[in-house]
Amino acid sequence: MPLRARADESCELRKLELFADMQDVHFDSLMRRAYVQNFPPGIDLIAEGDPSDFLHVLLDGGAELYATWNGRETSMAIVRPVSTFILAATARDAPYLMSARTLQKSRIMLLPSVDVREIFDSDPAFSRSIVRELAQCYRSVVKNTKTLKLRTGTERLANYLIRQYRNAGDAGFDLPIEKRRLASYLGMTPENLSRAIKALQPYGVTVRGSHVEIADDTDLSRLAKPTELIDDFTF
Amino acid sequence: MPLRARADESCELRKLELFADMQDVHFDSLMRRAYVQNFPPGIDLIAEGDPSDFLHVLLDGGAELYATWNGRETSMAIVRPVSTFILAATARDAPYLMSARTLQKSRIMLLPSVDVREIFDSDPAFSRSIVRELAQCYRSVVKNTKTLKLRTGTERLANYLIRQYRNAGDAGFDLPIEKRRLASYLGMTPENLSRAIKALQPYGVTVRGSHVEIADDTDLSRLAKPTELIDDFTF
DNA sequence: CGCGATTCTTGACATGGATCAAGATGGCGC
DNA sequence: GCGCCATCTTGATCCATGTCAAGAATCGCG
Repeated sequence: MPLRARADESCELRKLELFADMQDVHFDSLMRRAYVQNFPPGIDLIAEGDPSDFLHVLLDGGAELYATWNGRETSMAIVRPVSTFILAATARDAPYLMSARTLQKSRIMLLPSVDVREIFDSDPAFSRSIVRELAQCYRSVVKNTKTLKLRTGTERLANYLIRQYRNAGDAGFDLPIEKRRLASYLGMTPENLSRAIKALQPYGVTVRGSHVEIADDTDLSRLAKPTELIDDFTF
Repeated sequence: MPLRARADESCELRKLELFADMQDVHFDSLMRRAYVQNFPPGIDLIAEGDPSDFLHVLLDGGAELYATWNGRETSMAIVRPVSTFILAATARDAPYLMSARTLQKSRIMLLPSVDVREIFDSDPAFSRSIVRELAQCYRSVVKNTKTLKLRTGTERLANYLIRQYRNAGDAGFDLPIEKRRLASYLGMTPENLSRAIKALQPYGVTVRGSHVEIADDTDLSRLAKPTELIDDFTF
């Protein structure tokens, strides 16, 4: 059952770069037309090809963007709160290129795309924020293409682990998603992810279940060769 | 030797969606600070990692965007006139993620990034155009990722050929770039591109040199399974 | 807690694609 | 038009990765 946005949810949204600079009157009118809905895990939120009726904002939980073709499926991105997804489709009033499903119990805000576009036409600060956001998204996908085309599976895993490791701060962290999804995201099969993990053991990587320990960053980095021009994006 | 933009060059630019709607005064001021330069083939225009000092506009010729890592190189996109490239880096004032080189003798307009950003802050119509352009770019890269992760090399080639075929209109067309670059763009080696071409012969594809003939679109389409959600982008 | 379903791992094998090497083709400048 | 150089093709081989199958570990749920 869709519900109106609560005040605290609006506040959280307002902190996002995308909505921080827009005029109060526009933000309020957007919030008045927004819905908030709770979903259980594993629910399909949108399907590729559908018209982009709503800009989605993940308030809580987790979601996966994925794509399919000819019976095959691949994980394109993982969305963590608080962030929007499918902004480009909304901006262009074009069909979704990716499907989305919840990974956990999730709270999602739905902003009607027509309202977003209307306000983006009349609020220069908002359209500037959208530019920054879209440019960011674009650069993330380019980086992802670079890792896919220039690195082997094991190298992609190594760099992924280093990113997680540096985000976490100290020695150990947990994989934020199931291994089969991670494998798909990294462009390999679950079987090959298992083998790639083993191949990284000599570099000080220990994985037990979803817990990862990295003994020494420098050893792994010699293999992974992370660079700001590919690896500085989150997730 | 950099030259000021000529009037006819400005006119051509003005026809681009990106610059069509901006205010005259802003467009004129952008043109006054623009340079036009001619380059021979094979010249490096920008290198990944460099600060994005200029928004580039290809007026004539052809350019390749490519990326490197650890001694490997891959072709990311081919730019045809008249179009801009590296808009996202300019928008975010961030380093280039890709390098660019000329493929043919090319005429290129250089718009100082600071000026582009300044005008994008003060001209709502321009920033709306940038939103549309960036959303388009984003969607192109997402489509490219989908084809890379969901299709085999031969399938990618088949869909590429169908796109070219439908752009050209009738039976025959010429490959717009060397095969080795096409191979890299499609994510394979030149050797494998040769073999993939042979594998498509039974589907009515004939390639002699750079000339391609496709006997019957339907036969090839049964293999390629093109879809608007991956294949409608140009190049 | 225990059972069933899913996910994960491992091994054996198949295959797509890369690499290496050599020869054919083609474009370009003299 | 000839010769040179780069590109392209082809075949042989190798390697990375996908597939299939079976067993182990894990998770969710009653």
